[in-house]
This record gives sequence, structure tokens and C-alpha cells, in this order.
Amino acid sequence: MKRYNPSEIEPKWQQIWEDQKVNVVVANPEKQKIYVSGMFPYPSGAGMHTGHAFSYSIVDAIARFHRQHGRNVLNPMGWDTFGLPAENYAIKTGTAPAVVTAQNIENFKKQFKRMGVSIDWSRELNTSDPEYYRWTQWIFTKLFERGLAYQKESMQWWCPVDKTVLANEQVEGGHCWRCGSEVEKKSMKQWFFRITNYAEQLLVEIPDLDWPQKIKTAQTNWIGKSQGAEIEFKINESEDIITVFSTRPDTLFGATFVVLAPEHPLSKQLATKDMLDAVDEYITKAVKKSEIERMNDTREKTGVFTGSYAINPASGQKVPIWIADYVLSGYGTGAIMAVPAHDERDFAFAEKYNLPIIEVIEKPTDDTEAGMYHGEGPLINSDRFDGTSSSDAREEIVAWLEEQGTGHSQITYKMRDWLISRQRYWGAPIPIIHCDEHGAVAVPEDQLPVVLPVIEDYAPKGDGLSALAAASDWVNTTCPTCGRPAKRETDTLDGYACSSWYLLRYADPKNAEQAWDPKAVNYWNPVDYYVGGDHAVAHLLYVRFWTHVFNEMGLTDFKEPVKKLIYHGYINAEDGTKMSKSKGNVIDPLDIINQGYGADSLRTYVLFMGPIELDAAWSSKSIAGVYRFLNRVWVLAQEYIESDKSFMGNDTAVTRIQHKTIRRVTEDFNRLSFNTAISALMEYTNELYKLKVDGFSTEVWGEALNVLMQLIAPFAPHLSEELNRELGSEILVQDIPWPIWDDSLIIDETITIIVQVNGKLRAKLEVAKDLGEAEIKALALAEENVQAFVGNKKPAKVIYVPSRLVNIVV
RNA sequence: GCGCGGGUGAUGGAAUCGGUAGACAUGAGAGACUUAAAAUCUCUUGGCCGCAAGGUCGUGCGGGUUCAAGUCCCGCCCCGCGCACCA
Repeated sequence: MKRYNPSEIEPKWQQIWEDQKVNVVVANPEKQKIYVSGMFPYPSGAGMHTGHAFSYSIVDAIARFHRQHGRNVLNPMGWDTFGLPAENYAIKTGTAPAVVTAQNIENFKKQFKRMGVSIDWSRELNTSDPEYYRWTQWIFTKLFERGLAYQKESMQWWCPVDKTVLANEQVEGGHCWRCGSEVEKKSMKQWFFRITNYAEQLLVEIPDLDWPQKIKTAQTNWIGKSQGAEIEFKINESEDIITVFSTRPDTLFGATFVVLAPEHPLSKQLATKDMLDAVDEYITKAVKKSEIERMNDTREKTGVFTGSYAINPASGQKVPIWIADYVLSGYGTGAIMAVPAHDERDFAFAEKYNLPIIEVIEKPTDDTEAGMYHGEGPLINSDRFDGTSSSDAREEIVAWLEEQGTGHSQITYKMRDWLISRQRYWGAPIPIIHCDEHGAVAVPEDQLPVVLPVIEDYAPKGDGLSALAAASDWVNTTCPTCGRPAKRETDTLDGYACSSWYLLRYADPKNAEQAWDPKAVNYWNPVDYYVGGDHAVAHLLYVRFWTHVFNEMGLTDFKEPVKKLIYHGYINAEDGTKMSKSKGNVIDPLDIINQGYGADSLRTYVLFMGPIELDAAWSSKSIAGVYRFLNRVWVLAQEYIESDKSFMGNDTAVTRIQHKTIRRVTEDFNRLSFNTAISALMEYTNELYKLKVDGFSTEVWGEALNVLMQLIAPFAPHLSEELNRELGSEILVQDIPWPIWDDSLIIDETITIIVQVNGKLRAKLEVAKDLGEAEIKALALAEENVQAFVGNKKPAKVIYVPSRLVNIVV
């Protein structure tokens, strides 16, 4: 008998698939399309890791499943190539990033092909290819035209090691997401995308997305919408006002002081003569104190009194104005009304500085805790609003303020604009030319792409400019508007810009006339299944943002780029900890394949480990078990092929388990429950092993095995293809329609009825499938073990669940 | 602190609609084959009592609803992830 040898059959079929271009697809409006993609990888020098193997096993299983259903399946691949590792390598070695990138891509591609993934390589794209980033730049100019890209001087996160600015999303707990070093704040002129204009529409679409709840929640929190009010406090003995933002205008009568952020424009000017020094000192210290400290602080409140007072517009009371760094300048108006009786932070501050505390909401009597109460209740000490419930008062007080012209309701979002400037070489140049007369001018479409020049030294000089600034030939150019000498922008685009539209480019990857043909994109997109385990907010929010803009521009007829998001877990090392080189516990998927397990075992194993959304620990024992399973499938087929197919056994049993399995695998697939689909295939195989001892009958067993090859193909395509051929099929598995089941063939002649007494299992009944209720109940009661519990008591009730169970209540 | 997940055998997990808890796999044990081992095949495998039939307990803890609860409700505990002085 031929032995199962993955290292022989897998490369063979990979070659055949490639030669026959079986995965190359063209748009065809007559055919139902399915677009499935993983989040494209950054091709690092280290090559493919288990995370890639996991992601693309999911992608490929889905792709093959739908192809077997006759659908037009787009499964593309590309490379997210801009980024710091290639640049840092270039700085160290002088090798151009493009050269290293090309090598890494080649390596990745080879590895992916060895996985047997069914990718349409004719659509391969690479974000650092000028033919690609030309259109990234074009999109930038379109956003610029629409006022959605703008430049602003601002304090920004700055990574002192990578010498670059970082977006909020790239700062993780005060550290750089790439190199882990502590970040600082630095004031620079930076480019932004005005994503905040889209806060509301990005938010309203979230509930309708077929995405995991945790991602939707993360995005909702990130956008951070709050309904509240802006309220004006007149500054005492002055015409000036301070506008504060509050989500609790109902507590206005309890506002006993006002707090400004240290960065607030009024902070300094409100300091009275005798407080000036103290205020100055506090502001300087607070601004210098890194935000990290402010975040990691023990939350000990600090602040300084300005010496000035404001008038509470509701109570008319004179309240002191303080400056404190617990108020953030970037949110709301950078100023708050402090209500210490009903806000924890204000309470702590008031306690520390002995500021007055006035309760304006009645605490429930069962709340015996001393101090601050932030719940709801009737108002007190609130003049005409006394007795009004706090929730009603929120609206009524704002309405009253509006009448007086001292306030209005206001919605605020936590989300900030997207910072896109990077002071690095290895990114798409921002297509802007700075002209003394015309300011920032977009590079016209016919002059795109602005190609990255090849330079000598890739290292940034630490002056806040990219290494491009030193390429004077490139920097010095002429203004597209007036033709006079002008300078190119030397910042490059955040890599997230490049990855915000690649899912559209896949639909029309070779288009040299436009970023994409809307016809192609409207056929293939949005993506039906998008698979990944990273970027809960950043990428997945930016992609949505750009697609909303494209929709507005008429470039797509949909707003949301991704229908179903599959967010899978991590594969950890065997000891349950994260894989890491330093711990030496890294599993290399290529090693697993080359050890002899093969790609099929690897792919089947990662999907069998557990539900895809869960983290899992690698188990070398378990993958051996999966290999054993595939081997059993192999042996079963070989034995049939070599047998004389005489038969003495139970054809009905074979057919029944076959149809049952088709149904289980299909239904499990539809809910993306791969681990149970694979276990159903294992049971099927185990069952056939038991049935084969009676011998093989040609027709029934041939079909049973063909079905097995069909069902196993999304997981173990090579094994499936090889055995399919050996079983006599002339065509490829993906061209054979997915088997369908017949419910009537699944039903057994007999069914098992569970018999309970008072809800406890006492007997099982094997009865004919069409036996009536009365007969079943009678049989149940007659059971010896049932009698032992019922005795001569009369059953109070007998519950019958058709074909399932009888419960006798005594 | 807030939000979102989750807690089931020795282990990964299954139980899709409230109806046999523990599928499948790993590990462990026994047997067959073998000079032997590996591989392969077969069987057993939640705890406790029992020769067995069977009983009894059992899905983080405490209550509840129901003929029936891993599943629904209330209150707690623990773990993971995300956000975190956002007024």
C-alpha cells in the first residue's frame, strides 16, 4: 500500500494548481462573488510565524469552501511593506529598504505557497511599489482638496528612539508600539486627517456591523461620544467667560469651583498678581511633566489657585478658578465645572484643597457610604429645580441656560484627528509642495507618484525631519501653481494610510489610469470575510473612515469596507506563554511542515485547536493526533482502492453517517466552527473504520469516500486532491460541487428516548422512529427502573418532548 | 474604576432552541501484532459507593425560575482582554 507522504504530494499539487491558474479570478456579474482576505502581512525578515499560518488557514478554508460551492472567490495577497524594521536595517547596513523588502517578500511568498493557500497571485500588491503608492498619494491629494488633510502645529507623541512622531493609536501605555521605549511630547507642525468629521457616522454604523462585539465596543469607546452641555461661567469683574463642558448639567448648582487644564489659553492670564509666580511654576511643571507621568501617577491631585473667580450661572455664586492637570486640554473645552459632591475626581480635589462641597442630588437612603455620590436622584439646593429628578434636570437646566444664553447642549467625542506625518524615509512621501506664495500645494495628478529618492544615509538626524530633508535635489522643486522655486514636503505618510485602501485595490490591481475602476470594486467589495487578530481600533477604524469618504466621493457604492470580521486569537507557545525568540519557544510553521507533518496537518491542526476566536497553546502531541487522523483517511481510501470491493455489510449505515456528516460539516462551516467540523470528520472516519470490517461495496463506499474528500478539502486540500484523483476523479476537487445532504437519509429506523423521573435520567428507550406519544409514554412507565422510582404513586404529570424524552413527575 | 469576554474531566475543548453534561482530540491504563521497541489496531478512562445491575455527587460560589438549568434571572468570587483623571 502506498504510504501517506505529504512532502511528496503537497508540492506536486501546489505546482498543478499554479500551472492551471485555478485561483485566478475575473469579475463576473452572473456569478455570486465571495471576497475573503486576511489582513495583509508585513514581510519581516523572520518569515512566516504561527499567527500567519493560523490566519491564512482560516482564510483558505473559507475560500475553498465557497469555491466548492461554485462561487466566484477572490482570495488575494499583498504586502504591507513600509515600516521601521526595513528602515532600521537600512540605517545599520546601508542596504536600500526596497532591496531587503523584495527579498523578504520572495521568502514569504515561497512559504505561503508551501502552505498550499489558494491565492490569486496575479493580484499581488506591495504598498511600497510606486505604482501602488502613487494612488495612496492621489487619495491624499483628494482628501487635501476636500479639507480632510490639513497641517497644524501641535504637541505630539514623539518616540526618542525611532525619532518619529506617533499617532495616539500607536502609543501603548506611554510606550512606543514598535520599540517599546517611553514616548515624549514635542511641538511640531504635523499633517492630520480630519477623521473627527466622521465620528458620528462611523459610530452609527457600528451596531450593524457583523463584527465581534469586543471590536465594536473598542471602536465605540475610542470614538467616545458624550452627550452633555457647554456652560458659560462669567469671570468675576471682567467681560470674559470660561466655557466648560459637562455631561452632568443637572449638578450645576453644586459647581463650587472651576478648573482649567494647564494648557488652557486663559490659565496664565487669570492669575492675579500675588498668584502669578505659583501659577507660572505649576503650568511649567505640568506641561514639562510627561503625559506618561500624568497617566501613571498615583492619581494624587495637584493644582493651583489662580486668585480669580467666576460666577456660577445658575446659583450666581462666586466660585474660585483653579488650574489642575487632572483636567485634560484635549477634551471638551479644556475646562470643567467642579461638582465635588457628585464627582469622584472633583471630590478628591476639593478635599485636598478644602474647597466647598454642596450636595445637589439627594442620596438614596440605603447608600450609607460617606462622601461623593454620582448616581441619580431628586435635586436639592437647586432653587426652582428642587425635587426634579436628576435625569429630567439634565434637559431642563440646559433648556433654561439656553434661554438665558449661558449654555447649550453639546456632544463631545474622545477621538482626535488622525496624525499621519512621519519623519521617516521609508514611507510614501506626502505629495505636497511648499511654496512661499501659495503655501502647501498638492502635487498634481499627472506628476504622481512622488517617488522616494535613493539616498546615501537613511538615518534621521534627530532634528525632527526625515532623512529625505537631506536629499536637496529631491527637495528643491518648483511650485505647480506658479513655477517658482519651492520645496517638497519631507514627511512621509503613516503606514496605516497605505493599508486603508488596499482591499479596494485588490479588485483592480493593475489599473494604471485610476486607483480602481468603480465597476470592479462594486462587484468584488465590500470584503465578505476579513480575517485577522490585530488592530482592534487603528487599522479597522481608518479603513472604515476612508471607505466612508470614498463613498461620499462616489468612488464606491458602499460605506463599510468589511461585512464580516473574523478576529482570531493568538497561538501561544507550548507552555502557554507568548512565543518569543528570547525564550526560545517559537514554533516555526515551516519546520512543522518540513518535519514531515506537511501543510495539511498544520492547517487542519490550527483549526482543530479550538474556536478560532480563542487563544490557544501549541501542542506537539495534538498535531501528531491530527496527522494520525489524516493518515487514517489515507489508509481508508487506499484500502478501498486496493480491495476487491466485495460486500456483506450495512450500506444503510454508511449512507446515514455520510449524510449526517455532510450536514454537520456544512452547518459548522457556516458558523465558522472549524474545530467541530473537523471533529465531525474524525467521527465519520472512525465510523467508517468500524463499518469497513464487513467489506466495501463499490457504489456506496465510493460515494462515501468521495464525500469525505470533498468535506476535508478546505482543511487538507492536498490529501483531498490526491485521493480524489486516485478514487478516479478526473477533475479538481474545487470543481466538484459541495455535497448536499438528505435529511430523510439521516433519520434512523429507531430513535432513543430519554426517560426521566422528576428530571433525573432513569432509562433509555429504543423505539421505532414513528411510534406514537401514547405508546412511548406507556413504554416509559413500564420500564423496570422507572417503576422502581414511581412505584404505585400516580404520576402527577408526564411531559413528552417528541422524539427526545419523557419526564414523569411524581 | 468602567466596558467586553470567559470559568465544564488530568489537558485543549463539545453540548447550535432550556431536554442524555463531557462529542472529538491529547494524556493515562489494558490488550493484539512484534524476539523487542516504535508505528498501527482494539478496548477502558469525571469523582465516590457497588462484583454487577444500579445508585449518588458533579459545569467558579450562593440563591431563584422551571417538570427539566452548563444554558434563563438575581447576588457574589476569580481569570483574561480593552479603555483608563474623557468631567
